Amino acid sequence: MLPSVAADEVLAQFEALGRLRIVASGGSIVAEESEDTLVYLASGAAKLVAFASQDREQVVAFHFAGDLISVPAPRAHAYALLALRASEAIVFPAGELLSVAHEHPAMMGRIVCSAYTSLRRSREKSIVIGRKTARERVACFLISMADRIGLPEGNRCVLHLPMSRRDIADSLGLTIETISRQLGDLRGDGLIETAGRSTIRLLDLAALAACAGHLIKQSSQI
Amino acid sequence: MLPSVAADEVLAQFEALGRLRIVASGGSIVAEESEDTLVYLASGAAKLVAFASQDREQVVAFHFAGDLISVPAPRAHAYALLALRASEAIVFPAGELLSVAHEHPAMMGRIVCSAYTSLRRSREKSIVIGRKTARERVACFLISMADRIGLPEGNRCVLHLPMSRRDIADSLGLTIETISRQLGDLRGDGLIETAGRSTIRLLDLAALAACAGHLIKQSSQI
DNA sequence: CGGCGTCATTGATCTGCGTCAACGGCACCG
DNA sequence: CGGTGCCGTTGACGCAGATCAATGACGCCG
Repeated sequence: MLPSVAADEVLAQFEALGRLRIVASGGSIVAEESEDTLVYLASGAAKLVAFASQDREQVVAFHFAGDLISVPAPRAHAYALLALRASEAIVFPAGELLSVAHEHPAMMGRIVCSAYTSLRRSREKSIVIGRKTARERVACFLISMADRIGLPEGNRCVLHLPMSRRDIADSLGLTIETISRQLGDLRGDGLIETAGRSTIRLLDLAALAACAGHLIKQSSQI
Repeated sequence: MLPSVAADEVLAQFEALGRLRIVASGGSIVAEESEDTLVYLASGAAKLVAFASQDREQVVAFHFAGDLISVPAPRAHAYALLALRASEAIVFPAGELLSVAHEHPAMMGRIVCSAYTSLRRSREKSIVIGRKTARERVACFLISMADRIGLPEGNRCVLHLPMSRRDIADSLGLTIETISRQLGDLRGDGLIETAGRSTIRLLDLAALAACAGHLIKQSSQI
């Protein structure tokens, strides 16, 4: 939609506006802020979580290096951005960054682009958890991760997932047991291989997309 | 976050960029566009739907007069924006509107603001359909609608819903039967009254927010 | 105002996933 | 290199909500 490479350099110039935070794996990048916050994730990986009710935690989105992340102030639910691995982030008050960005078209373009990308992903997640079976959800998750952090390997793809089964479950509205069973089924059907806790090799992307209920194979552009 | 009244006037000036569409209830405002589209809904009400798999339709969002709506091009799923009642809309190709808006800060501000509002709502929906029981989902839906189209009536609130039970069900990831039963239960508990097919009176917003699992009563500010 | 079609409600039964429980294994640390 | 603890896997069972089915009523239009 808009070029982002040059704009990321522009964004780096704004470091003075925000706080640089270096966070260890499992640590909190943003939590309990009373105002909307924008976070530029320079390196690492993170999950945006919301506290739904009592002991239930919903993973709203996963984010990776280069992402510009909007963390809402508490309203109906409270949010936190947590590091999945050691990460570097620049944290901005949303209002300040937006008012400054008004003077810098490239910056504003980058912000709008990231907002629409997040919106599109959030909607896809709504579709997935609103109308799909456990198997479809897991397949959608794998394809989405392949699209974002997959290492191509011929017409296959290798994933090194930074998140635990619990994170996946909390993202898909399922339980860890169901995730485990579905991955087992997919392995039994020859669609994936697993190695260790975090490596998954996707053996047949087309078949996976089919059982995800996708119209077309997810494109790898932006 | 940003003033929107003046910006809506600015937006109206852009009519020449887009197509004005007057659509009857049940008609299609946008469907099968091959490019991302932005729609300014001048009057009426609409649902953004996605086709999940076979016969399953997911309502991604409800929109009302004054909303600026992003309709994505088909990717993993196909989207359509359908009128819930007679509506007037201005339909823009997203790329064109954004490039023009780069020259008009007020316009860009309005676009960013609407994008973040849609993102926040989409995330709330993910939380609701990912981690909540049927009763919580229905309570969340009622509170959300009260916030957007409710008519205050003392400390109560009256809703005239433009969408059918099927639309509500497809929005919450439930079935029409479950919606009906949950509304019946809420009526039995004295939290709501219903009159006709589309009128619901919320008798106790605080109790409803509690059973929605909300931290705080939803504020009515944009 | 009356007839008809669509939509909503209510009931009975079924099932996918959650819950509870026990086991297994990878990884980390001493 | 062996112990320990967390994380993941696997199995048994129960339940919330889906599905199937039938009735009821709202609202539209002649």
